[in-house]
Amino acid sequence: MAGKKGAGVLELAVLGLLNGAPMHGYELRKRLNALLGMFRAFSYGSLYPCLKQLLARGLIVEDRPEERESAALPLQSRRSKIVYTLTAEGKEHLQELLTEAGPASWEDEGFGVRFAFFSHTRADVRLRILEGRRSRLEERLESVRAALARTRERVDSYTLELQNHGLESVEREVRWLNELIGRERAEQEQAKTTNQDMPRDTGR
Amino acid sequence: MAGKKGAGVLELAVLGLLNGAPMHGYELRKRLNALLGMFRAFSYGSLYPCLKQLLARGLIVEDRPEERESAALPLQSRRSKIVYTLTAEGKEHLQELLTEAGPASWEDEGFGVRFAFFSHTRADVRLRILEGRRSRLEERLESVRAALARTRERVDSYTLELQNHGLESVEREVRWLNELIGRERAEQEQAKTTNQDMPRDTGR
DNA sequence: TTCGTCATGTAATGGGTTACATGATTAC
DNA sequence: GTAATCATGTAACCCATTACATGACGAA
Repeated sequence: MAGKKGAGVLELAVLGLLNGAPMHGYELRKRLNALLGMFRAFSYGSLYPCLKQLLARGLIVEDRPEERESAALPLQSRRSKIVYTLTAEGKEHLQELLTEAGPASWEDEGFGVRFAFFSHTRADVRLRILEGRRSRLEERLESVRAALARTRERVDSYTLELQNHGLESVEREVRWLNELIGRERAEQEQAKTTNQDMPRDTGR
Repeated sequence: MAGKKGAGVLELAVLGLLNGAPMHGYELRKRLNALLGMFRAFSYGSLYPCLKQLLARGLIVEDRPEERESAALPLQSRRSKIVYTLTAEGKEHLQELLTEAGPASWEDEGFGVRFAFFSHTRADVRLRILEGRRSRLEERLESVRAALARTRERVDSYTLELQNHGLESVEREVRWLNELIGRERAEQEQAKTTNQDMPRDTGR
């Protein structure tokens, strides 16, 4: 459990959430599953080890209420909650994770998590992530369509049904991405023209 | 690598494909990725160990061309291809896998694979799988909608965008399932009335 | 006082990937 | 003869899960 490096969707998600506000583990999981419930659900069995390991790497710090034992808050929450806060190193690492492509097998799951934290992501990185996702989906579409054309008429109706449903779903997501990319580009254009009074080309 | 029990989507997929026709590993993977390319892609690093293990469990048998060495087919395919064939036990196990629910974490990935082999699946099992999938999706919809209602107006526009896209995708799949379930029911009704001249209840 | 939920954790296991290593066959 | 693809395999590791275990707290 948690050997050495341990990047992963969960790590990204935890850092991303903690970037918003300090939290304890239990709440973290709730928010996670509310945020990403459509795509996946994490369990405590993976969350707590992950937190432990992030702690060991100095990316987050913990605040255990017992440690300030003499503080004397007799009523109101003498809890064993452990609140985690993102450190500067953690923020740095989060940006790296958001930016990096990741080892290809995630890409799929990673996209949803990255997207969820777009409001904390640089505009150019956002655009790159969206375009990366789109081109991956388009590759997949092309290869599946090719496979479908090769074996046409030799597949049963259920297989065909599945292929078509899949194809349509992916096409739908591509259209969605196109819209988002369009919006992002428009915003960037707008920002560019408002940031400089003279809207002339700067290089490219 | 391939410890003891080793059920999994891959095993199901391999048995399912082999149920159609005997094949060697390489082709198996190609077909797999053509069939399920929309959802996932398996690698040789998992396929071959899986085959080995299925072999050890007696669910498939291999045909190594070297073993019939004196057969003397000088021209035409003196290959090192190893063709695997499903055994009777394998077919039995396949039916079990198609029928069983599986340990909840698959359900998601398992559905696509199960669906891909619907033409080899009993009609009542098909219906159960479709309805199971639908009710799981509906549960998810409900919980996500609840979470969305709880935190409404406190989430940024990107998160909202993601939630909505996810919601719509799942809703779309539910509609698809509804249509399929309708068709299945209609076929069952038709089969029932054609199989027996007198359409009276037989027990259940 | 018991029950549900909040809250934190550990051990064993699981199913799959990446990266590597090798060789045969086909096409040019 | 050499490059691409077909074909088979192994070792190391990865990320997360299930199942279990524990305990505090609030409400009935």
